[in-house]
Amino acid sequence: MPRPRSDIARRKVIAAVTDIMVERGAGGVTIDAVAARSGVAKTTIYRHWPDRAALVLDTARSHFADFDSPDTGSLRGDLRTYFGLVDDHTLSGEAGNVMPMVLEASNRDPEMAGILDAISTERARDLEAILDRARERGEFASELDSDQLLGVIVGPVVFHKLVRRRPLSPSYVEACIEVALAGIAALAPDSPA
Amino acid sequence: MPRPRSDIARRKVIAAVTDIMVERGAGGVTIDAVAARSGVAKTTIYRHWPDRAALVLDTARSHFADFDSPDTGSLRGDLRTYFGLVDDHTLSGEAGNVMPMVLEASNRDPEMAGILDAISTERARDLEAILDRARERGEFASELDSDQLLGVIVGPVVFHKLVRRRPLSPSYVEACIEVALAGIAALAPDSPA
DNA sequence: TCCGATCGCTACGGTAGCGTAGCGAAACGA
DNA sequence: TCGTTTCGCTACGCTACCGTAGCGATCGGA
Repeated sequence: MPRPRSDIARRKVIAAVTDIMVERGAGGVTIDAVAARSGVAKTTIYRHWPDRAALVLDTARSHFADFDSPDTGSLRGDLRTYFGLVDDHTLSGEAGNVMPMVLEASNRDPEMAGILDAISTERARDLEAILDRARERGEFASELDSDQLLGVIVGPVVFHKLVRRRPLSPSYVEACIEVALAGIAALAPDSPA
Repeated sequence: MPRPRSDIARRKVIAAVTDIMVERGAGGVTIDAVAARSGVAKTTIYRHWPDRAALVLDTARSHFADFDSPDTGSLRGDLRTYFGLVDDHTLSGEAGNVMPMVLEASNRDPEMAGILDAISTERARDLEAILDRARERGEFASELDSDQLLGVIVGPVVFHKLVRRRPLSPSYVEACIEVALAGIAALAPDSPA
């Protein structure tokens, strides 16, 4: 076997791209800047990625790790944990800094839109798993479709962080959970009219 | 008085910048491209705006017109109208296409963040006016603060359009309104425990 | 009508970024 | 240890874009 391509270089480059993305936006990611910042030679970068676009996509992808859907035994407990995980893996830190860029680029880059869809789908799946378990326990019922449930439950939280750009305080998340659950319950078919 | 600066040129340039923003993103807005597309000479563009950044800011600002806060006589009617207006003036059409770019740029450009804050504040003020009138009619009560109310009511709608990038169907908006109002009512101090 | 400022056009120098070539040195697998 | 591959470095040609200068033509106000 020949000498493998250095994984250290790969990591250093992706870290540099992330930093530059945050500081200067997606448009500010130039190969020269990445090379200077990462300490990896420009030529080496081109040996790892065919061009700038691929590098940016790869970097974006790298920040949105999946997580295990929480299972604490109660719907509220699961949702609290879920929002903590979503915050960590999507809305805050590096992922949170990269997210608006992904959103913006998705409007014109199908590949970026694919990444966004993958994240969306994955997070939606996790929420559905939580709701399904709650349903089985008799803790939850609704005839809203999954798009509506997703919007009503995670919408307020994502909006607050991504659009209003305010930190997610526990009390804010708590209020969102309570309003959503109470609202859904009030609209459920067998609820008190 | 000397000859005034051509307003026609100004409009043509801003229209071109908008198109390019949508097609290629904020980074794709180059003065040469704007000149070619608008039919306005590059030199003339520089006579109107000091540099590229000012042009982009001015264009972004131009797309978010305020609107009159609706007053239909009922809370639900006001909210339905409100969401229609928000969609038209913020989430759809040209404003909707520019919005993700404003969001992304706001993370590092204070001036762009200022524009975003202005929109946010204005939209929040309109919602508060609606809620205040409903309160006076005895149609609405809540002890949630205005950030929480804003998030819970408009969060799901904005999330659906901006993050999930799905069209706002009347039935979706309707569901969001009902869940939010029911949830808020259920949490109100004098509601049935 | 006339004056002055604006307009469009062409051309320019300067900068920044792209992506590649060619080299010696270092590193890894066998 | 040996051989192969990758690495870092320098240099290169090319393109795109910036922002300005200088020109004649046009338009609008007084």
